[in-house]
Amino acid sequence: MRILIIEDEPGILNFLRQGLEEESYSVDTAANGLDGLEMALAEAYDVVLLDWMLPGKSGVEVCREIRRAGIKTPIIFLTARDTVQDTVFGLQAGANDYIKKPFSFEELLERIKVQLRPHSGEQIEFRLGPIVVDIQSHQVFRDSQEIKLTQKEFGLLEFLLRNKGKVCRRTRIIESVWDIHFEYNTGVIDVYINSLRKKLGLTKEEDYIQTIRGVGYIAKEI
Amino acid sequence: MRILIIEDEPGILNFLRQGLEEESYSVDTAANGLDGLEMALAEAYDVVLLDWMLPGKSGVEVCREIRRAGIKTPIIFLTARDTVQDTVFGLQAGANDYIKKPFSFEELLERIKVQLRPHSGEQIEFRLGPIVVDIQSHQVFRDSQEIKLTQKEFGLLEFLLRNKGKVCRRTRIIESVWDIHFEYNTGVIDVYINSLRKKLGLTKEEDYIQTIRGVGYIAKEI
DNA sequence: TCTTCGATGATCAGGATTCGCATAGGATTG
DNA sequence: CAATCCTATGCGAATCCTGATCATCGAAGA
Repeated sequence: MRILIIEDEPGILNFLRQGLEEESYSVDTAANGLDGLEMALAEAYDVVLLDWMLPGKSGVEVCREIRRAGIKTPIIFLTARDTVQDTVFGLQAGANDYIKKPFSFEELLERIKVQLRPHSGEQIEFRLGPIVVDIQSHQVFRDSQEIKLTQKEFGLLEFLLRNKGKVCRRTRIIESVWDIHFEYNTGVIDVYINSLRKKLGLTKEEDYIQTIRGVGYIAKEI
Repeated sequence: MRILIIEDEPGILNFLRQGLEEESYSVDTAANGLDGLEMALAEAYDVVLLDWMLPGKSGVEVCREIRRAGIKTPIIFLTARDTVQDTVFGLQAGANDYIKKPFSFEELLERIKVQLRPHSGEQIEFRLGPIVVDIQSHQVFRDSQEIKLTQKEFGLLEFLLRNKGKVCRRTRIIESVWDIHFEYNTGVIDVYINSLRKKLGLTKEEDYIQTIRGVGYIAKEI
């Protein structure tokens, strides 16, 4: 499980990082709103911990923009403020929960777990034509027949489905699925797209994964 | 600025309409979800205010369908409910903000302004008559029918639209789209303009892309 | 005002180029 | 050692550009 912490005070940041890493979460951090926003947009996190007061771009702004980008990762605000007004404001900006400082680490852990719990609203199953993808159990079915995918194949398919109906640029794919953030000049994506199409049994007539020449790929209903 | 209000209670509806018209917004209204949806799909609004509870088609459904049609107009939910669950649910359906009743008119105005703020999230959608261009996802629609463009065709169209209403000189086009910074002596632009007009289905009467003889081209509403 | 003519843009066809597909095989990981 | 991941390569097709020809516009002169 990957957690992004956006917090400017180094003390709190390190405290959180250590504690969460001990709980075997994978932690990334950002010390200001702009960096944090970029990371949240570029990577797929499971939870974002977001400080209310940040230099540059405020926490609420960051939150709002993450939501505007269509990213549904649970966001928990960390804040010293403690008024009803602010709570409402934060939640309206798209946050899922709200913890006031000082908080106990136990409480934070608990709230993170609540967000990670596959609650009703969260979509954990994607469909694409006859194909059903269960993110949580990491299984893929076609006509109730299971299809075994490798890690990377699954990651690629998941990314395409999370952006279903939108064109996924190669750079975005390589960033999100392969975690490569510099110039890439490889044909890996093609290889895996090919392998996906083969395993999923997609044909020319059933091209649920279409290629956009010069740009990338798109998963969509026909 | 045009605002669409979808709300079934006449009291609230009139209250909103009056207030917003006093602020010199142009207001259209719908009293149920189905009418509202149709209007949202037919016209280009800058903001949609959407009641959560509607007779016939619920607010969430309307929201979802507006997004499904590829329309990115900001949507603000008006609702009596006030739980975290609902907030998340509404935002997942594609809404941009969420106000709980009773709300102060001041607050609503403020939130509308936030949504109208142009630089937030960068403008990624252009319209030209019946044509909608989504820069981010690299897609072009005419009457919600997708039109497949090649890399260069898309680049040219994007450039024209970023300068919509302004004449684009050939040298500027060749610089921006083809990255050629010296003297050009080719007819590529003409070829691609031709191909664009053909693919977009533009006729003599519907010349959203006009030729300025001796200078260049211009994309504009007729 | 009309005609003519040169220049500019439109259209088309074809060859050059780029890009993605498929496959094989080597590298890596566990 | 086996599954997975990545690189390399040749092939075929989509795309891009060029150049030639046809249509159109607009200005100059009758």
